[in-house]
Amino acid sequence: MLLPIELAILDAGLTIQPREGSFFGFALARTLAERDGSALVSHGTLYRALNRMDAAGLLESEWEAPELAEADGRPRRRLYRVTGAGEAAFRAAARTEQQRGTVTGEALA
Amino acid sequence: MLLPIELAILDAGLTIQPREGSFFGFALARTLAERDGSALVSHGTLYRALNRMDAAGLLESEWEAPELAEADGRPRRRLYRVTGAGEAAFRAAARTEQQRGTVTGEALA
DNA sequence: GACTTATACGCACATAGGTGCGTATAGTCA
DNA sequence: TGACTATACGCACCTATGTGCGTATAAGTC
Repeated sequence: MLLPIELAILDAGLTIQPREGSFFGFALARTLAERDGSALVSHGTLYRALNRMDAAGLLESEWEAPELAEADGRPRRRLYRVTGAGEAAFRAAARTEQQRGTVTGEALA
Repeated sequence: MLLPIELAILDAGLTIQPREGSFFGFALARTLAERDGSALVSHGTLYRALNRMDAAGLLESEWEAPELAEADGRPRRRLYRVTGAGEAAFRAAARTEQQRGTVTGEALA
């Protein structure tokens, strides 16, 4: 079963992905913090969840091109995309969880 | 004239450079902190000094290869080397400053 | 139902480079 | 010598990812 954090990551990821193509940990933390009013999820927990889901095949990832980070004068980002398996797992879990308000359901539209 | 920080950077840089080939800001901060007992120089001040000296031609710099940072699982480093002009400026300044104990003089050996 | 075990979590901190802002210090000029 | 200006400085914080450690919570076993 999907944990609440994993559900939230897939939810936010599937919302951002069609617009931006991919998403990364730090921005995701900001998004989740805004969504829940305050910083519900610590950075350590989020990055561990991302690695876990990457290893499990729910997400796929790659390092951003160094030139982009260099041009913006910031550290490199690790870019994530929700895989087919991730989306399937999300849709299955969201249907049962939506009534409890655990997810926004935004990505189900 | 060279500022104390700039003198310290050149001193440490010229000590490390023959061994390591180059040096970077974060390790330099550790070295200077150990040398003076405690953290005399804040990170912001150090990085600003490095940029200043880079622009002035006392140092030259390049970003580390992304693969190295990735293999070690850490952010990329900016690698600095003391230029000929930097070494000349250091030797000139160190001769007059050494009596006051401002530099270790290690790099003059 | 109690007892053990696995793991997800938050907190603190590390690694690396960098900016914004107010102050202190040094240098310049009248 | 006093006022005025430039800049170097420390402090706090930002961007981004990640680990170590102790705890809380859930799952599994007897």
